[in-house]
Amino acid sequence: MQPQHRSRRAYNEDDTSHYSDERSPSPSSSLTCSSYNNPKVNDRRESGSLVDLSSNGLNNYHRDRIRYSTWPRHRKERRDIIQEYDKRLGKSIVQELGIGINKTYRNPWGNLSYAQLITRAIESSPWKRLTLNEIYEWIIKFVPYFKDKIDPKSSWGWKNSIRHNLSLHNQFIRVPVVSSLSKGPVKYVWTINPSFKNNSPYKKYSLKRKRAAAAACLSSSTEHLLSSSLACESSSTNNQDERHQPLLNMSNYPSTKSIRLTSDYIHQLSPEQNHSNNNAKSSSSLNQLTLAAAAASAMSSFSDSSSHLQPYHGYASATQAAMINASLKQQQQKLVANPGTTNRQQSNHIYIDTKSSGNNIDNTSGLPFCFENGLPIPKKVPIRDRFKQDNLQQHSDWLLSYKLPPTSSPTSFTNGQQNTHNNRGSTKINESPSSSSSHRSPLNSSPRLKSTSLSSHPFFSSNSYYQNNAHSFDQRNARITNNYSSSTPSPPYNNNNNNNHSTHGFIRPPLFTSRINTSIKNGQISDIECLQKRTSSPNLNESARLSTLLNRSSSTRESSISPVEHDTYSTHNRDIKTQSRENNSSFSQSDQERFLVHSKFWHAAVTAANLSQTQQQPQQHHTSAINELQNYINRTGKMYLNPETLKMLPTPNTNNNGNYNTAEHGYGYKLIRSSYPNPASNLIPCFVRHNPSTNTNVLLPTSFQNKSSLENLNETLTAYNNYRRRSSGFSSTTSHGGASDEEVDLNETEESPPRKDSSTSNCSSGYESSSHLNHNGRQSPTTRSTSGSSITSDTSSSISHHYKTLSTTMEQAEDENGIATLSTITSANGIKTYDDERKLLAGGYVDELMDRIRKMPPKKRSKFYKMLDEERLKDINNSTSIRTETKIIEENKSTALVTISTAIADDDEEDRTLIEMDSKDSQKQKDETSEDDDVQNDDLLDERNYKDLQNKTNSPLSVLDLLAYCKQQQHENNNTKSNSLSDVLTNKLALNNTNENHLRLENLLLNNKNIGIINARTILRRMLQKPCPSSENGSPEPEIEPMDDDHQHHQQSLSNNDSNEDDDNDILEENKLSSGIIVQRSNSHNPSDDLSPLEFSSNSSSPETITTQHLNASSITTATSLFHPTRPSSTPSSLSTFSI
DNA sequence: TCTTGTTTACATTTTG
DNA sequence: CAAAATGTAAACAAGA
Repeated sequence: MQPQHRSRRAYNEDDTSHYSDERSPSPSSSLTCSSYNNPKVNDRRESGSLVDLSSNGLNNYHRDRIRYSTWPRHRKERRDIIQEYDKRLGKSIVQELGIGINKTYRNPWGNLSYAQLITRAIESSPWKRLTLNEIYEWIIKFVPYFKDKIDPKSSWGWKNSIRHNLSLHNQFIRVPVVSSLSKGPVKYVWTINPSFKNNSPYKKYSLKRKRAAAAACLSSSTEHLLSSSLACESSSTNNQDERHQPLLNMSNYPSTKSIRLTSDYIHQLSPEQNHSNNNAKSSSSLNQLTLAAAAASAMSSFSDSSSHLQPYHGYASATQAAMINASLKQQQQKLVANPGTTNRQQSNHIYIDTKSSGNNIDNTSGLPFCFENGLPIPKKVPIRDRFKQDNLQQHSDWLLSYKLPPTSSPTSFTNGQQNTHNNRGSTKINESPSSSSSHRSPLNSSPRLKSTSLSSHPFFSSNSYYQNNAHSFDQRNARITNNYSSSTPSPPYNNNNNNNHSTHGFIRPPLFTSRINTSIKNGQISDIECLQKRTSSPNLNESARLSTLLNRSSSTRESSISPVEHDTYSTHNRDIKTQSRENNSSFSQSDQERFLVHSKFWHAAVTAANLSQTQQQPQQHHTSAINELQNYINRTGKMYLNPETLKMLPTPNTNNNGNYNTAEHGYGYKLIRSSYPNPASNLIPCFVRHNPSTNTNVLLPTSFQNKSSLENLNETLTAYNNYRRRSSGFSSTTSHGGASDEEVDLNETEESPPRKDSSTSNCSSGYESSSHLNHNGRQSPTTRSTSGSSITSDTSSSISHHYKTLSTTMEQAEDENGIATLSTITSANGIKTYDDERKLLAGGYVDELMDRIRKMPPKKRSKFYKMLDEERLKDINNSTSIRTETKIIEENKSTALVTISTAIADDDEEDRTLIEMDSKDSQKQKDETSEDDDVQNDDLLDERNYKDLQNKTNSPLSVLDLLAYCKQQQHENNNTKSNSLSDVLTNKLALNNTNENHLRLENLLLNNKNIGIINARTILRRMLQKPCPSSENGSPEPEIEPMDDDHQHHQQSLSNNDSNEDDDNDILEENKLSSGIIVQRSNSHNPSDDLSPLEFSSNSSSPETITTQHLNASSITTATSLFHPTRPSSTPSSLSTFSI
């Protein structure tokens, strides 16, 4: 067993098969090499996966589908493919490690920690899951430092660390892979808990101990699900009380059947827990806790009925639910029978015994369960969602009725936490000062561990805090609780202690760290700054909502803020903060206290409320969105900024007046309208750069300039509303093709703002994400869409909800990361430096945008492609008029206005497209059509042009750079083509040659001396335009160079075209197949030959694998992401792909 | 006996 | 500076 030997011989077919059979029982997780090759292994091992939804019928389709698959047309040796993949992956890893770039490394192997290595390994695997040994192999293979650390003597240390990290980090979870329903688990694989992926708001809490987290999870679930029953059942000791302290991020699940089901089993486990409560050291009980917690988390995570719409969610049949139930029962029985024997820690395990697949549950309502990658995926409700819908009113009520708990010393706070959990850690902590501190230095012993383990744990601090709140809420200041542990936690909305599980949809205050909690608890306003620093970026929309709630105190069940408001908070963020500190007095103490409770959002709410109070006069009297916009401009003296554009701006540097410090930046932004086709005015607000120093204003169209500001605003807002209306698809998919356009008028728009939906998230998410214009406190009517056909409406509504969720998640992620993430993409090694200003100027960087596109889920991507096709068609049709317009504008002024003359894709068609994609027939249709030709390939950015240009310049390419370059190439290669879309587009390209970076490219760029209107959607559209077909065929293909840092791994798939273009096209085609249906390769017919990674993926989701539609999509995603190993395309981060 | 997994302990570095 | 993160070692246990 020499890992090196094995890994090197993994490419050998014979050895590989042997190795896979003998050594690696893992079916699919073998990283890059071994498991690709032997379909038999995959079939046999993976066939009976846990996901058993054969009734779906999709698998049959796939099985048949592969027969007429023609891929690969030009067969390539899989060895080459795999080697190429590994080569690129290795380069990527080396780059990530910082080898060769930095002089000093954090670790001997580079700058990645063990946890990061593990994460990288798992995410590089096709199925995002690896066994321990495979993780070893991956590290040995791709991390140079470990290449020779393979003998047991030298490898013990780092392997031990690997195992330690796997166990320690809650980020990694171990899930079983079941070979078939008749067999038990054949192995366990390690995977990434999706809740901790990427931009999950809970990621920051991932590095605490699993045990504590799991126990907290259980306590949370227990309290939430069985709050009253458990309370009655258990003797109300301190331990018991604290054991069931709530946990925020595991608690916010609506009450559904699955939760209740889970709660039942937790309830069954609870007597065991209670018995062992006094026996604090019983690890078996803890294991029970953790086991139940894990199961509860897994199951409760799917309680949301709409969660299945998320790409990584799927449904498991009732069989799986029964399996889980039986598993839990067995575990419980096992522990009850011999509690002392099962001491093995299991906190990371979710046991699912496939043998006992009882059928206690009706098949019609199978539990929503996800096994996309072999694990159930908990659903984390974004914080923003907690304030939406039904929860909003409840939460606001709770917030308003809350009484700040009496101030107590932080010491009692922490002391009360020490008894929170009955695990060994806590008990040891309690004992440590006296008994177990002998071998520890006095300085380091108990305080450190105490705080680290429990008191400062976000879970516990939050719990304690919340508990305190709840207690105060219940008792109404009846008693002062210095000892929080003695209070019985009670959810605010369950304070009546009934057994109604369906009412636990309340919201908890978001998490805080202990320090922040302490500050809050003391109620010191002077701590505002500290809180602001230590919390994640405030959710501005939430603050606005809260302010709305508080100021109006009316029954605004679904209040939301207008884009203007959103913009206000965005741009005035800093000023608001300072304002809040200054105007504390104007904000009553009780209100402050209420907000303090609100933890994360409290300061945002305070600031929002302050802002509303101080600026109430203009806001109160507004009667229309136009007035509001006008008020905003009058109030701030700023132009309305497109939130979407705002994202692309560098962090706004505001002076004391709240205006942009144009002197510092040298430019400002002005509202302008572009030429988005619109039946009413063909206008839409857009933003252009404006340099006040040189007064080189982007020149507005004459009509715009001559009008009064109010007229402009009116017109602009109308256009904006129309645009939103157009973008609000799914409202009624039947025959409202032109209806929405005709319906456009301002009043109606104000009263019934368009809904957010897929188009919102796709095309201009930032634009509409801040929701409706309705600002009058009225309830937004949602009856607009009632006229559609019911079936279609249902479908569309569900899809709309889906995309809304996605958008919300995306926004949440963006909120977490703030502007910095959006404005700079610098790799760890810092190869590339992105100039924000230039990025804005030049339309964003190509690789960034490409990266976003690549991370799109297949469905989204296909939808996007389709939209592009339509847009392109319209563009071509309208090219003549477009040119005329541009020409006119250029004649007016020396600096030409860049006219974005893109026809917005008909959202109705998009709606239909998306809906059709849900049907198998259309999927098949799409599949066939996409297979037969390479039409879709036109949509892809020409990678060679990109690389070619990038080789000539050291700076990251902007979209406009590339387009200009492509334009030039096209001009060189094909002088005759002047009617092409790219020509039309590039004629309108705006390039500011004053930029230094542009000067570097001067010889490559066009002579345009324009100023660009940066609209993200347009950028995307432009970017995906194939610059020139002739250039693609005629231009020599550049060599593959290792991509720069962060986008190397993202571009691996596209980079494959160097050796075999057709293969690349195929892969790309498959990646963007409309419905996400992968073109399954006939593995059964080609059992051992010509297997490819894609084949492997499809193979793993073999016909025997029972899968739902969603799971099917997940498998496709996995297959797609095989060449994008860094992150799965269905992760929340990918949701940001359509933020543009 | 080996692999896998959990947990504790502790020193050091990084982070906020 | 405190807390968190990280690396390392090691004890321990279950299971193959």
